[in-house]
Amino acid sequence: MQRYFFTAFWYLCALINIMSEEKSLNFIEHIIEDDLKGGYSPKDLCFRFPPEPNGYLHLGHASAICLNFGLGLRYNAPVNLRFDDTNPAKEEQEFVDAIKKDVSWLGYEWAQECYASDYFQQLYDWAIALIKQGKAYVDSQTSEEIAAQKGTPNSSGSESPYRSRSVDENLTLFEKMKNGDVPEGAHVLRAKIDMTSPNMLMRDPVMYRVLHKHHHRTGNTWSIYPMYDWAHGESDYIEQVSHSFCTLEFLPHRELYDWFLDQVCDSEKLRPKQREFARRNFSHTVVSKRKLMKLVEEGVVTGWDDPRMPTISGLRRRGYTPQSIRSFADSIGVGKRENLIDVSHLEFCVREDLNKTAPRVMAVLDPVKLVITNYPEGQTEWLEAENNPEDESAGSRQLLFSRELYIEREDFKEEANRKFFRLSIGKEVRLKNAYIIQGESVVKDAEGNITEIHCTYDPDSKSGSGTEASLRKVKGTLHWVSVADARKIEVRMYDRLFMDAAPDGNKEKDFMEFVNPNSLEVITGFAEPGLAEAEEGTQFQFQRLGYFVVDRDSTKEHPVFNRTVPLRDSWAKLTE
RNA sequence: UGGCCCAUGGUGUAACUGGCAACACGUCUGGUUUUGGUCCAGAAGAGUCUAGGUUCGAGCCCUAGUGGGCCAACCA
Repeated sequence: MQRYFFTAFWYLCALINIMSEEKSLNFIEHIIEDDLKGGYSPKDLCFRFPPEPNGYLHLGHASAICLNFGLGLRYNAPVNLRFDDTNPAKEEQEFVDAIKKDVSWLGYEWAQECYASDYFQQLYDWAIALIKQGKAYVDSQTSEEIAAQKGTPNSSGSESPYRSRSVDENLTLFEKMKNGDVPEGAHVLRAKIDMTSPNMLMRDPVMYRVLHKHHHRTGNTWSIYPMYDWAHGESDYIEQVSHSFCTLEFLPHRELYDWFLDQVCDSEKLRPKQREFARRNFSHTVVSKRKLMKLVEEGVVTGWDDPRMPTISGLRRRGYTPQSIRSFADSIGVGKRENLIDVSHLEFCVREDLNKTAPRVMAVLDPVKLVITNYPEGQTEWLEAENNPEDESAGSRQLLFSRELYIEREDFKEEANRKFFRLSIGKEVRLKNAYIIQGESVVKDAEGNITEIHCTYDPDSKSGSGTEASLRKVKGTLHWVSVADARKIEVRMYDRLFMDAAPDGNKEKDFMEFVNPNSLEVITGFAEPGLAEAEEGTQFQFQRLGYFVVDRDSTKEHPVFNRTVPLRDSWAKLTE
C-alpha cells in the first residue's frame, strides 16, 4: 500500500517537472545558480578569459572562450579579456593582437581589456606587506636546491636555510631584486607556508623571480616578475571577477589561490572563486604549442593559419564560421572527466550553419567532357538557377548552357548496377537546372581512358518549363559547367591532419608518425564564371560536393578555394 | 609509496533536495527532394566500472575495490 502511495506521488512530481520543462544546466551553471541562491547578487557576477600571449589561440581556447563569454551573455555579466603576461621571456605583442582578433572574430565583446602587468605595482606592494608580516622570504639557493628540498608527492619537503631571514634582510634583498641589482637566479621571493603539506604547491611556492628581460608592455621597468599563482588570483580580485574558471590541471592550485587571496582580501569586497572543468580533447589533431610548432617547422603545414591547423586562424581560413564554432562549443558542453570529442561533431556544426547561408554554385573538380550530340553546334542559352533552396531571398542567377559541358568523371560509368543513380549508357539523368539527358557512347584514348561522353538531350525537359517532359522523374541529377564559359579554379582539398583519433595519446609512437600524408590535395577544376569574382572569405556550397571558401591566395586571374568540409555522403559510404 | 579529481549507449553531455536513464552527434529504416545534401517520420543501441551497505525505492548517498587522470618549472 505504502509503495503505491510513493509511486503515485513521484509520478505526479515527474509530470509537473515535464510541464515546467527547463534547459538543463551544466555543472558550472549549477555552481553559479547555487551562489545566486546563496547570497550573490546577479550584478556581482563577473568572468574572465585569461590567455597568456605566448602563442595562437586554438580550438581548446575556443571552448574556454565560449564558456566564459557564454556565461556573460547568459547572466548579463561582464567578461574581461585578461592577458596573463607575467613571463616576458615568452610573450609578445604580436600574440596579444592575434588573440584580440580571434576573440572578436568569434563574436564576443569583452568588458575590459586587462593585463596582469598592469597590476605589477599593486602585486609588489602586497608582497612587501607579506614580507613584513613574516609570510614571505627571500631564498638565495639555486633552483635545483629548492627543487630538492621540495620533496616529492610521496614525501614531505624540508625547509630552506634562508627561511628564517629577518624581515629587514628580506626587504633589503627584495629591493635589490626589484632594482635589477642581482643577476637572474640569484634570489627568489617565496611564500612561507608549509614544507610538509601534501600539496606540493603549498611548499613555500615561489612568488617572484629575477628576470632581466624586456616586457612587451612594461619595458625594462621591472627586474622581478610574479609567478602565475601569485598573479592570477590577485588579478581576479583586483578585477572583482566572481568566478575564475580554469582547466582541471589547476585544481591543486586552488588551495594556493585561496591562501594568497586570504592575505589580501578585504571582507567588503567580493572574493573570487576558482573552479575547474575538464579540458576538451579533439580527435585527429593536436593542440599543444610544441607539437603545433613542430608541424610548422617541419613543413607539414604552411603556417599557424594553415587551414588544417586547429588554431582559430586556421579554422577561419578553412571556412569554419564563428557561429559553427560557438554552437560546437555549446553542444559539447562541459564536464570534469577525460574526453575525446570527435571532429565529426564540429563538421556537423559547420554544415548546419553553412547549409542555411551558403549560396549554391556548380563546380566540377574532376572534369570529363560531355557532348550533347543533338544540341545544335554554336547554340547557347541562359538558364535560371536557384541560389539557395533553404533561403528564398537569396534569389537566382543565370547560367550559360551549351553543347559541350564538363561533368564529374565519377558521375559516369559505362555499365552500372541499379544502385548507381548517375549517367551510364542508355540511362537518363537530369543536368541540374537544365535538361534530361541520356548516355549514348564514349570516346576513349589509346590507353582506354574515357575522353568524351556523348549523350542526347530531351529539348522538352528544360528545368522549370512545366512541360510534361520536364516533370518526369529521373533517378539522378548531375552538376555541370559549360566548357566555353567555365573558369579554371585551384581547389585545395583538405582532410584531417592525423590518421589516428588520438595522435598524441600513444606512448610508444611519436605523434608525427600519424600525420596523414594526404591531408592536402591541390587540384584544378572548373567553375561557373561568377566564382572568379568572389572575395576572400566568401563561402559557397559546390553542389553535391561540399562547402568551399575563397582563400586569401585567391586572385581574379587565379581563384583559389579551400574545401571546408564535404557534404554528408551516404553514397560514398555504400561504396566503401 | 602520499594527496586530490573522475567513471552514464560508439562519442559528448543531462537526469535539481534519491522516483519510468534523457538530449545531440553518429548508425540503421522509410518518405520528400531537380544536390545520394537539406527536411520529415521512425528504429536500434546503455540499465549507469565492480562488490557490499542505507532505503519502499540508488546513476545519485555511504564503504571498499578496480580503472583513468593530476601534483616534485625561478612556465601558464
